[in-house]
Amino acid sequence: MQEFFASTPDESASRSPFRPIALEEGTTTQAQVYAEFRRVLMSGSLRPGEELSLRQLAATLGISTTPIREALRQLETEGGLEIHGGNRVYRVPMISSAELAEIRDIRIKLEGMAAEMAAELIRPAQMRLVANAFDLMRRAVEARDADLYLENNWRFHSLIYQSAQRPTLLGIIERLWLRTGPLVRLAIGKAGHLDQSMDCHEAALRALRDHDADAAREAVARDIREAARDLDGILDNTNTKTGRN
Amino acid sequence: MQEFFASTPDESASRSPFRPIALEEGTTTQAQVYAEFRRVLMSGSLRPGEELSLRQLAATLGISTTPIREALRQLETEGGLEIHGGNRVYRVPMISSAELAEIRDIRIKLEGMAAEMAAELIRPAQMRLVANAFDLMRRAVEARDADLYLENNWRFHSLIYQSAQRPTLLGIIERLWLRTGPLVRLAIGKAGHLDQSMDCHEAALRALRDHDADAAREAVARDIREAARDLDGILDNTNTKTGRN
DNA sequence: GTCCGAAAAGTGAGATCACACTTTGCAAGA
DNA sequence: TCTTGCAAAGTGTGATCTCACTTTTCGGAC
Repeated sequence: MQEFFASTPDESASRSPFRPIALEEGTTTQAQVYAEFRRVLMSGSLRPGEELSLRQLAATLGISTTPIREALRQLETEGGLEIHGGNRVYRVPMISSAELAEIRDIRIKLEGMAAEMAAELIRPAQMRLVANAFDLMRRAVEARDADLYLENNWRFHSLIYQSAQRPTLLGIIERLWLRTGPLVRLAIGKAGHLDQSMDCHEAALRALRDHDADAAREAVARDIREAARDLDGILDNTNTKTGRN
Repeated sequence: MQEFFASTPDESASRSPFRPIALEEGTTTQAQVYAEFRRVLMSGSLRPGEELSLRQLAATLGISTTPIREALRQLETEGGLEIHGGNRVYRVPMISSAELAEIRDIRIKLEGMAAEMAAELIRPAQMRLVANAFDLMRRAVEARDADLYLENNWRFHSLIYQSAQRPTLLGIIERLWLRTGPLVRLAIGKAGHLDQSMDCHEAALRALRDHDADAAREAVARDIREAARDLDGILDNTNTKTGRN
């Protein structure tokens, strides 16, 4: 199972660096491009090291480079992309072990805080959406569908944090996922990672149902801690592979 | 004293919306504009409600609108600016009472964390810089120099958080100051605010000297808590004055 | 004196182009 | 066959222009 998840995204992603956006007519283009890239980064559809070219994207999306440039610069500001090398091309950044540890600590603090509040505030309608995302994740694991898993992994967490009703807090958490998201695709290749993670998700789901703030915080914290540990072992290999200069 | 601080910035700021940037030759323009606006926002040199025009700034700085637009959009992403009204003009956002409370809680958590680490890690050379910023703040209070105070208030906190050696954490804190910075100028008009705040600063300075992590966290937390309380009383007035639509 | 409406001025957004720079690729020479 | 060097292609950046839209202004009608 792990081998499946580990191999497929690498191949498909390197071939099509970016799945075309369905541009709705009438609305602003720049905001759409930004929102779409943000979503794609957070859910882990782009691999670390992947490069993005303004002209290439402009041709794909059928718009000029201007709005794309602005969108990518915004994401660069948030750490979701970086400008790389003497050629100064945009790419998805790799992460250092130190930075991973730092983000882990912040995430435990902030996502833990959000989970606590969510446990107290969540209402049945939202609870059903969370449960639905959980079911889809479990189905994705069974069907060995990496894309489906990643999409609903982000959706699961996002729905929980939304319930805390703290937009600024949610914004910061999203910004951290922007940095961490691309790594999840690497993590799910690690043996046992998915089982561990789904354990945490199930515990979080139960805690939310029981409105148990402490349990919710702990479940989220454990998920983050274990994922960081799994990633730490992978980082050395990929850092040399996609090596920064 | 408070009256002085409260009145002058309002008048001067409305006349010259943005003090010209000294553009260094040879380096990238967009990055400079972004960095300068970021600094100006964090230190509180721009007032909430103040409007910024691309063409006007372009004329002032002697460059085209393109890099300015990108810089302002970046700041909009971070919440430091907003697009306002049907005319869609950039301006410094006002803050709601709910958002202020939210940011207060996050700041206490994150800046408290950074202060703890700083207390353990800070070295004599950095300690001298912090003490220097503190002295300048005290001198600014005596001389009733709002600009000098604001500049060194941000510098004081920034130097402390830098000592924690957590770049990502520092980035998030800066982003919160981007949102909060413009309000400090309003807060220092409140009677007793400066004395309260300088008390906290002195306590923080002492805690850092003693490498007392708990005391450092508490000093910073108290500063944030009291500033938020002072601001809360002012918000209702200014919200109706600069009112959002 | 007041009010209405059209013209003028001002706003950001997106397309296009010239520029400086780096990387790539290929051909000529050793 | 290998190396060297130059041209071609590719990169992001900033300037300029047009467009759609909103706000302001000011003159004429009532």
